[in-house]
Amino acid sequence: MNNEVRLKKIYKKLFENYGEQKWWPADSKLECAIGAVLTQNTSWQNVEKAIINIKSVMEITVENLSAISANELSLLIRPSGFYRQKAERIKRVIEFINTRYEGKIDKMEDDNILDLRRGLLSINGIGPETADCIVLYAAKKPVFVIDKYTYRLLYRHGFVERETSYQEMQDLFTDNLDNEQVLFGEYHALIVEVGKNHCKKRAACEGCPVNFDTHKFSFEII
DNA sequence: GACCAGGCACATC
DNA sequence: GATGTGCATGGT
Repeated sequence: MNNEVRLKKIYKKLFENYGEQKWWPADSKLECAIGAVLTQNTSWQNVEKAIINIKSVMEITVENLSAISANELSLLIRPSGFYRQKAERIKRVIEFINTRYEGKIDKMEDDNILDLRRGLLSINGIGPETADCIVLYAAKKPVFVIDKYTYRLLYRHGFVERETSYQEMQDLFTDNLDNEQVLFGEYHALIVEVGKNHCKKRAACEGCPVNFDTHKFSFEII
């Protein structure tokens, strides 16, 4: 079975098991972008606490986040961890929206997909995964997001070697699937869902410590 | 108390 | 280019 058939089969199976995810879990595009930074190497549970804290003192708008100092912001997002550098990173994203899109995040959608991605990657603290989350879920453009769960899925099922690159994994999806924003968004969301779901059960997973070499998902694919 | 979580940048060799 | 380290809170 070739990669195209296998990847499509995996999607079908995930969708049947978990249903439509309708990501990203946020009330607005800006909240999505902020969440993308906050979730860097952090559980979503902790990100939610940070977002609730921000919302408790202000509405999440470009204006409000421009006005607040990095130091004040850092105190609000403490539960997400790495809070000092994440506050700086969020401020840089806001600055990017201000200078490039006149403070209007909706204008990101008018930008060329590659230019937008390059622009985001030029921001200190925004790497490929964070940039792609923003491009896909905030700007609604078709790029495939690669994260740790995706890597595990691909590695465990023999699509890639242990040493691989973001680009290689991204190409695997984009070369074999229709170039559709909704599909890419759902697929990535489903991979995260099954990954998180399995991790909750890890204590009960005999001989399967959470480890890149042995981590398995809780259901059989193909 | 150890290990993990939806990364990224930077120092050093 | 590869390898190691700092960033930090909260759940299991």
